[in-house]
Order: sequence, then structure tokens, then C-alpha cells
Amino acid sequence: MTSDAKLTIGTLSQRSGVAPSALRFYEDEGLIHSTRTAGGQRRYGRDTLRRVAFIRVAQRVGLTLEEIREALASLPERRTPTEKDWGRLARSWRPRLDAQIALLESLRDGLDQCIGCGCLSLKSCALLNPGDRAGAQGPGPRYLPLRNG
Amino acid sequence: MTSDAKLTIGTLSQRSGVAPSALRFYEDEGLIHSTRTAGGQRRYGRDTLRRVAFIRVAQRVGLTLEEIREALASLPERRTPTEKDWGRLARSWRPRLDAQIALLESLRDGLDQCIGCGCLSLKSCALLNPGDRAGAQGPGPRYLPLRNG
DNA sequence: CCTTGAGCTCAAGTGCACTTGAGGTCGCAG
DNA sequence: CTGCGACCTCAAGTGCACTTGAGCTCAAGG
Repeated sequence: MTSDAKLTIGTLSQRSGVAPSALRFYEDEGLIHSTRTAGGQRRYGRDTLRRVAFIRVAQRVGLTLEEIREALASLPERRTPTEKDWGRLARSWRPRLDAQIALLESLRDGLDQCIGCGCLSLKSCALLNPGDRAGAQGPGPRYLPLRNG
Repeated sequence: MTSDAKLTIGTLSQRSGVAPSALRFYEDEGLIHSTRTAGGQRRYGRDTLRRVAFIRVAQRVGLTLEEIREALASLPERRTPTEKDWGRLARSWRPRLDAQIALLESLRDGLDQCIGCGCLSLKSCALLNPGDRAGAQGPGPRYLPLRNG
């Protein structure tokens, strides 16, 4: 019977390791949902715990909250998501993870050759132009969340 | 004779692929330096090209501008840095790169086991607590620059 | 000399992911 | 029923890495 107990924001915060302010923020952003007590306080179903966990892991993988919201939107609305649902979502990260790992490995392996040799000053350097667009006037950098890095 | 030509900010921008505004910003932050013409315009030595290249690669590796400034501060002030100087700096990234790669790999390899099995909701999950601090109320996330991601 | 594109400064704005603070309310133990 | 810790809202602030805009000056070709 503990399975249908609702969680307060404080409890969810403790169990998930995510600050209450962040949980409210996630809710504003449509990433999680709550019911309210008569007095207006938030109450979360236990599946929210997994939802929050998913959000944090997805952030580590490099997704923005925007992307995570989109991913979560593909979950069933009517029923509590199953392990298969979560598994499917998580597996969609693989190409992204593989690409990131490949990038970092090429960076690591290229350091000695590339930096030492002087190509670091050339537009054609693979380290400098991993996206293959030499000198393109792109916008600012994107970020990869790296919690507890 | 091209080797001692000074670069304007526009030329440096084109050659490095970094916007003029960013170059001015880097200068404000002490990451690069310029001399000025009589009229007050910036002129950069050719070694600044390499310096800027270093900054961009360092960002991809995950360093903040603060950290990059510190790294650059260890370069000789009096002479133009040699390839050995740059190589030494770049090699200091290795442990960091290795750690990041290891993290992403554990994330990738843990996905199927972890997300499918339900531990995603537990504080002891390795994916959720890579820093080994379950439920610690850490500050906000850190970022890993991921240009052209 | 004149024009014009490139450059200058300084203040403010952007995007992301939150946190902080002020001022007030809820809900449960005693 | 009272106290007080947990919760509420809303606005503003934070940190990083820049970008944008206004208003003005410089430098090089014709």
C-alpha cells in the first residue's frame, strides 16, 4: 500500500536529489505534473520519481530540457509508463552517446599529432572543425550538461 | 614576410572562425591580447591565431574560460610559445577526456540494464549518482561546451 | 578629399537551467 | 487549537559565454 502514496515536493526532492525549486521549474516547463491538495500544495504520484530520474539521466546524456520534454511527450498519457516505455526512450540516446564518445576519442587521440604539429592554426584541422564547417560563422556554443563533473 | 604581419580583428575572426565580438570578449577576459594602432584599433600577432584555436579546442574538451585563462597563464610571457608549450598544455587534458569518455561509456552501457530494471528510481543507481553522492543537494548543473553539436 | 566598410566603446540583451527572496498559506503534531 | 516547518506564488537574480545595438571613429581605395 505504499505504492499509491502521494509524495510531497519535499519528499520527492529528497528521494530524487533534485531541489524543490527545480521540481517546480520542471513543472512550469511541462516536464512533470502534479495534483494539488485542497490547500494548493503539490502532490506527486510515485511514477514521477522515475520521470525525474529520467530527466536527470537525459541531461547527462546531453539533452536540453526542451528535447527531454519532447521525448517525454511520446510516453502514454493514459497509463503509467512501463519499463518498456522507458527502455525505448533511453535506447534512443545511443546514437547520440556514440557520437559524443567518438568526438571525445578523436579529440584525445588527435591531441598529440594535431597540437604539436601546428595544424591547430589551420581552418582544415579536424579538431577545430569536427562539424566539417571550416570558418562558418555559427552562433554561440551549445552546451552539454555535465553534472558533478 | 607574411610572418610578422599583424592581423585586424576581422581577419583574425575569419581565419579562426570566431566572431569579432567573441574576440573582444576574450580580450576583456584576458585570454588574448592585442596592440593598438594610433587610432585605437586592435592588431593581433600571428600567434594569437594559435591561441584562439587553443581556446576553442579547450572549450570542446570541457574547460571553462576561467580554466582556460589559468592554463594560458602558464605559457611564457616573454617569448612566443613553442609547439612544446602547446603540447604540454594540451596533454594536461588527457585525464579529463579519459574521465568524460568513461562516463559516457558507462552511461551507454548501463542504459539497458539500468533503465529497464527499475533502479532508475533508486538513489543507489550508478547512472544517477556518478559522483557517488546520493541525494546530495548540489548546485546547478555544469556545462560541457559542445560546439556544432 | 571623400566615402565607406571595418572598427571602436559601452550598455543591455540572450539562452539555458535554475536559485533566491519576499511575503504569505497549509497541515499536522502536540 | 495553536505553532511552526513545509509549502505556495511571483519577480528577480545567477553564471557562462557571448551577441546586439546605438552612436561614433578609423583607414584605405578612388
